[in-house]
Amino acid sequence: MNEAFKALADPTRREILQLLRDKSRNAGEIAEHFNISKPSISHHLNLLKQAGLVLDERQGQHIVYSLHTTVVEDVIGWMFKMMKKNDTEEEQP
Amino acid sequence: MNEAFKALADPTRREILQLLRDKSRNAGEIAEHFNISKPSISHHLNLLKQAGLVLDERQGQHIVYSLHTTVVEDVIGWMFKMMKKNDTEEEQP
DNA sequence: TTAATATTTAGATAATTATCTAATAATTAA
DNA sequence: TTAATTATTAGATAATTATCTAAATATTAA
Repeated sequence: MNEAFKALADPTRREILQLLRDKSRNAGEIAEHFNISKPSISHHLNLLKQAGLVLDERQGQHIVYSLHTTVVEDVIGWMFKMMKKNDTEEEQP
Repeated sequence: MNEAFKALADPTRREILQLLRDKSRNAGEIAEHFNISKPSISHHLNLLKQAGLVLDERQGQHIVYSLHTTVVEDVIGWMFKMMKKNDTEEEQP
């Protein structure tokens, strides 16, 4: 999960994830949304992939990226634990 | 919220947050849990504070750090949006 | 097979960050 | 006020990361 947290630390990568929330897109379409070179976007996509936050699939000439939410659930789980008081006993209703 | 994501990217800082989940602790107590110099821990605590993830309060010679969960809620909100399909219409029951 | 298109990989560089030691500041007790 | 304790700030350095251009790879079309 460390890789996921690291991946989420970059604003460009978070924006990529938001783009993919609408629909899956190929690398070129993603790159178009940024004033950053294609190799740099490719690098970000690779980090997101390593972190398990996106999936990639070749479709002919294109490589289509899509959101993969399993790890996001793990991160949310970590966050929720952070919010809850660490009570050993259950609270009385 | 960018600062919060950046703060959460470091494993030492996440461990500090987990320590504070049990109870508030002063800087020295926090530093004891790590094989890292006190100034470095102080630096991490400062980043967590800047990110709004912890609060600090002087109590005599000590400075006591505690968890501040408001920003954690924001991050969780962002994550949840990431998980939900971006439907314009509500789903039919 | 050659050319065109889409994407990644390689290698370099600049910016950021984590860490250290030494010095400073704030509080308390003698 | 001086000494002891706690914690931070300053300044330096090493490691990591984001970015770029140029080159390589993979696919499709001519």
